[in-house]
Amino acid sequence: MPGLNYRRNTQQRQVILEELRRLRTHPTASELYEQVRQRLPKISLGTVYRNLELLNQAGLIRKLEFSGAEARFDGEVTDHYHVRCTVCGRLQDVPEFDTDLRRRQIDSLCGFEILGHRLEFFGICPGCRDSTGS
Amino acid sequence: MPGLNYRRNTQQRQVILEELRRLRTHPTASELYEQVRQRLPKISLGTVYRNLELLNQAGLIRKLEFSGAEARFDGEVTDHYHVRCTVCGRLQDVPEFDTDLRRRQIDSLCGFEILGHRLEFFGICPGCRDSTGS
DNA sequence: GTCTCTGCAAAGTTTTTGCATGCAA
DNA sequence: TTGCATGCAAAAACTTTGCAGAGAC
Repeated sequence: MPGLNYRRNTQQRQVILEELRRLRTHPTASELYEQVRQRLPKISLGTVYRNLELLNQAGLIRKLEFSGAEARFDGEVTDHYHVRCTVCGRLQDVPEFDTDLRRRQIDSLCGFEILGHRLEFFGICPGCRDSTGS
Repeated sequence: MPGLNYRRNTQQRQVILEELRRLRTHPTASELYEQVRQRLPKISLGTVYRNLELLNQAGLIRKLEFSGAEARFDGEVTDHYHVRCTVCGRLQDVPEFDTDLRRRQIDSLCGFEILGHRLEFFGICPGCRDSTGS
């Protein structure tokens, strides 16, 4: 799957990738759009969507579709996991968490040729636990 | 989180739950709607969405938001994992796959109170690998 | 009888797409 | 120059919501 599916290195594409890598917030497409717009005021949301899709297919970024209705994107493509708060929806990295999944080589499963895996924990974040008024 | 957030056991709610449990296909809301409509022709898609949300909050079903733009639902709530084909989008269960995550008790991580986790593998399904014309 | 839940339809949100133009190679 | 990629705007796709009436308890 990783293989270039685009031909030109446009400024838009570069800035989208740079800003996504710089942010550590797993932004949605619109959040990233707002960020990118500070450098390229004329860019359109459609272009952001198109490029995120291409960059994801090329394996340069990760599309995190498991955190709610709106997709989130991650510029960090090395293996790492996430925790999501079921109350406020906040999503953050789990640094240095080790599982046997990382050590085990899994090439096939159920007849599928396995390319990778995603692991997400869910629970209640410190902030939401403190304000247990809700 | 599991705790009844609804008061009445309507026929709609029951049929939605029954059909979701019967299907093993991880249907989308509309797919389930079509199924349920065979038994309750007058039901509306809005009702399906409302009930899936309530049943998910009550812990009776699982909402799988990680398989594409459209959410999918699973009537099986016991711990099990999924494989998704990156080519055709097909999503299926991984039966009897064992990880240390299942054996390890994880109560907290990054300050979060951990309620559970989701694990999804992705790769290429047998069908899509055979037809490598694409 | 009360009050939650439904059906319907409209609105909201997120994502995709058509087309003329711009720009990287 | 060539044709891929962009900006714009409209459309599509998915989900939520307001309201009057129906039905569970």
